[in-house]
Parts: sequence; structure tokens; C-alpha cells
Amino acid sequence: MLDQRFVRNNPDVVKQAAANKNERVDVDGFLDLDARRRELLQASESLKQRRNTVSDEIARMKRDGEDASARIEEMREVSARIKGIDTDLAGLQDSLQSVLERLPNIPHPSVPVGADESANVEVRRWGSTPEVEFERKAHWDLGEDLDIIDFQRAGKISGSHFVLFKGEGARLQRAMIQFMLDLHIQKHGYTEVIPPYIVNRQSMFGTGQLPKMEEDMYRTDLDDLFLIPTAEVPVTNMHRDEILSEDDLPIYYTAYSPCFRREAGSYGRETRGLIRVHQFDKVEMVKFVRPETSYDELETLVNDAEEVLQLLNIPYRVVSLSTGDLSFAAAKCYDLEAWAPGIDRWLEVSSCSNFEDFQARRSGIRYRNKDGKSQFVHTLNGSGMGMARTLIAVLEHYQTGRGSIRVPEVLIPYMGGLKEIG
RNA sequence: GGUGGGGUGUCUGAGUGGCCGAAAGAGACGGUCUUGAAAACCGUUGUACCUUUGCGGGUACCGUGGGUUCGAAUCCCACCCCCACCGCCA
Repeated sequence: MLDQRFVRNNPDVVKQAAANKNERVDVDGFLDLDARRRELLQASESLKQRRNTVSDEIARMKRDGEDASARIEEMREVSARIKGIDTDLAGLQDSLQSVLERLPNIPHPSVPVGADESANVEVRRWGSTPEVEFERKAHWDLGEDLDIIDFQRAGKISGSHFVLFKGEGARLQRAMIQFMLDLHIQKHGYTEVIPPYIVNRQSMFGTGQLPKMEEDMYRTDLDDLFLIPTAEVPVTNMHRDEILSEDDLPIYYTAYSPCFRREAGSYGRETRGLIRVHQFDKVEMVKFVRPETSYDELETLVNDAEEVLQLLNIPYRVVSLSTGDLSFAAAKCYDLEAWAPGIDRWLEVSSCSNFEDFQARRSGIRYRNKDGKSQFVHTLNGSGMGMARTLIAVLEHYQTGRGSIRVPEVLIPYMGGLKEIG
């Protein structure tokens, strides 16, 4: 959420930011409501001041045994007027709030301006795919041939775009999760958490999924709870409505969780196999930091994510998302795209974002600085990595001419010494 | 699901209709003392919003939302959350 006063004083900045993010917002309507609100507020507050003064007077008169009935009668009227104004005011506040919570975050000046992903800028590239003398298979064929991924039965159990991993496929996935968590905990200094995977409405609002993305999430109607689309939600909300001490910062958390996404209306493009599924596993990293450090923290966050791919020896590129591709809450975002040689394309396997104080303001995450003043922290998060797609890259990259999959060096200990699948 | 207890500021915790934005303690910050530190003592210390060029002025906030009242942290209603016990399920 943006600061209301900031919107009032910088309407053009907000409009431009929204336009660059392809969001339709009614900033002028907001300014209108905002002006009317202040007018009513002043009226209400000066009446309340009068009421408070006279109420004190009434109290005094009663103590002194004087007759206060005339004043009481007068205040009865004043209170009625206040009530009327406050009702209107509450309506205005609601409208104002709903505009405000739909205003997207302002992109950082370093973010390339552009309509969509075609304006994204490649920042760097790492690794290479060795030439092979055989035709590489796509992961869906590898998965079926080796009997480690079962799309058919997943469809029967749950529906299309669900997956079932089996045998060494399941173990490989678990090994990757374990490896990533250990890396972030031991080498990068993150604290592991296992959060709830089902969260309430307020948590979804805090990180910015609501109100915009309600259609994209699974909800339990009876309790009005949501299945998390990413561990970012529960982990960021750990410190909702808290005031942290400056000494606590920065805070780094990493969490494994399954992620649930309805992906309403997003099919049609190539989404076969594991590319876009309703449930996948992910290791997430979340940071709470002092504002002045957040862009440096973003860089190290990306580096932490990159190291996963480097250790897996998967070629990838780092892309700075353009304004049009940037999510609602993000001020800046780098995607990590791994190369999948079987399907011959780059796959987004990680997204690392700085939200600045956008999420913190929505969810009341502050810290007390050295001067004793409380202010909003900056929050960041990044995947390290998203499992299904990273698995695609591993399968397609490590396949052999014999149809088997070599186990990446770093995963062998996590696979009980197994060096090859199939 | 039932019964009982409870949600107050950064924290602990008092307060049951007006003099309560709220005692007390802790913490934090500043000072005195000290070679330095600790202790002791003194002082300061909530947030948001409106208004003002500034000094300042004002309003609201005691889980959330309503209600009663001239006036609510305090009384009434509903809801949410936490704790304990019981029931049910694993």
C-alpha cells in the first residue's frame, strides 16, 4: 500500500507508475474523495471538540451540584450531528481505502519501462549446455519413460495440471528441497521456518495477494482461509503488526512449502508437463531489512538464489523485469531463468523482489530506529528455487544418451549415494 | 462443539461512567556520579490523522464492529483471537 499523503502530493507519479504497470487506477477519484474526507473530518472534529469541552463542564457542574440540564440538552443535538457526519465519513473512508489498496507499488527508477516481458532486460548469463550427440527428450517423456512422474494418475486423483512424483522422482525432488534449505541455512545465514500452509484473509492482504488475486487462489469456504500460493505469505506475515528492534534487522528466513495456484485463465500457452501446475514445492527466502539497505539486500538475495543453480550446474540468466511485467506489490524484481534443453526454452525458476515498504505498510511491520522512532521495514523475498521447474531443468540437462538421468553431484549425498536414475 | 478465564502503550501490568492517553515497574534515550562500567539518583520516552509558513492547536485510538449515554478503557450486544478444562476425532 502507498502512503495516503504521498498519493495526495504526488498524483502524477502514482498515475505514471500505474500506467507503466498496466494497472487501471482512479487517482483523480481518490483525490476527490480525499478532499471531501478532510472537509468532513474537520467539521466532525470541531464538533467533537465542543462536545468534549462542554462534557467537562457538565461534569464540573454536577460535582458542584448545579443544574446542567440545558447543556445536556444542547449536547444531545451536537452528538446527533456528529453521528450523521461520522456516518458519511465512514462511507468515504471505505471508498478511499478500497482505491488506496488497489494502487500498485511504484517501480524503482532502475526498472526498465515497458509494456510486457519483451521489455525485460537480461542482466547476466551463467553456464553453458554441453553439445550432445543424441536428441534431447522433454521432461514429460523422461518422466514417463523412467516411471518417476505420473501425470495420468495425478489427473485421475485431482484433475489436469496436477503431478504425482514416484520412486526416484519423488526422492530427487525431496533431495533438491533438502539441498536448497541446507545451503540457505548453513551458508547464507537464513533461519528455517515451517509455517502454516493455510492462512487467513488478513495475511493474504498483507503481502498484496488480496484483493487483486482472489480468483487465483484456493479458498476454504467454511472458514474463509486460503491455501498459500507461496511461503512468502505466511513468512512475511510472521511479523505483521509488530515493532521490531533495529538490532534485530536484518532478519532472514527460509521456508519450504507446497504452493497452490488456481492459475485461473492462464492456460492456452504452452503449459505441458511440469511448466504450470496447481501444486508445486518451493523453497522461499524472505528478508526484513532497514530501508537504506534494501537494494543491496536485493542483490545478495539474487546471488543466494543463483548459487543454487550454480551448484546444480544449470545454465541460467538473470533478467530485470520491466514495469509491465512487475507484480502489483514489487518495486523491483529479478527473475532467474534456467535453460531447459529438452523443451528448448528459458524457464522462470526464481523471482527475487524488493517490495520496499509496500507490504510493510499493508501489514504493519515496523522497527524502532536508533532515534526511538518507529518506521516501516522493507521486505524482500525470492524463490530459492521453485521446484517443479527446477526439476525440469535438472531432468533435461542431466539426461544421458541411454535415457537415464545422472544425479547432479551436490544431490548425490541426498540421494543416498545414488548416481544415476534409470 | 461446550464451559470458564482473558485480550490495555515497546514489554509486564493497574484501572469498572467524567479530574484516564491512561498508575506502577521494566526497557530505551539524555544527564549527575565514576578512570571506565555497574549501581544509585534526576529527566525524557506511544501511534495515526486533521490543521498551521512556523510556534502551536485539535481529533481519534485500551482485541474488532455496533449500541446505551451530555460523556465509555470502564455498561450492553455481536464477532475474532489467546489460555485452561471437558467432549469429539486422530
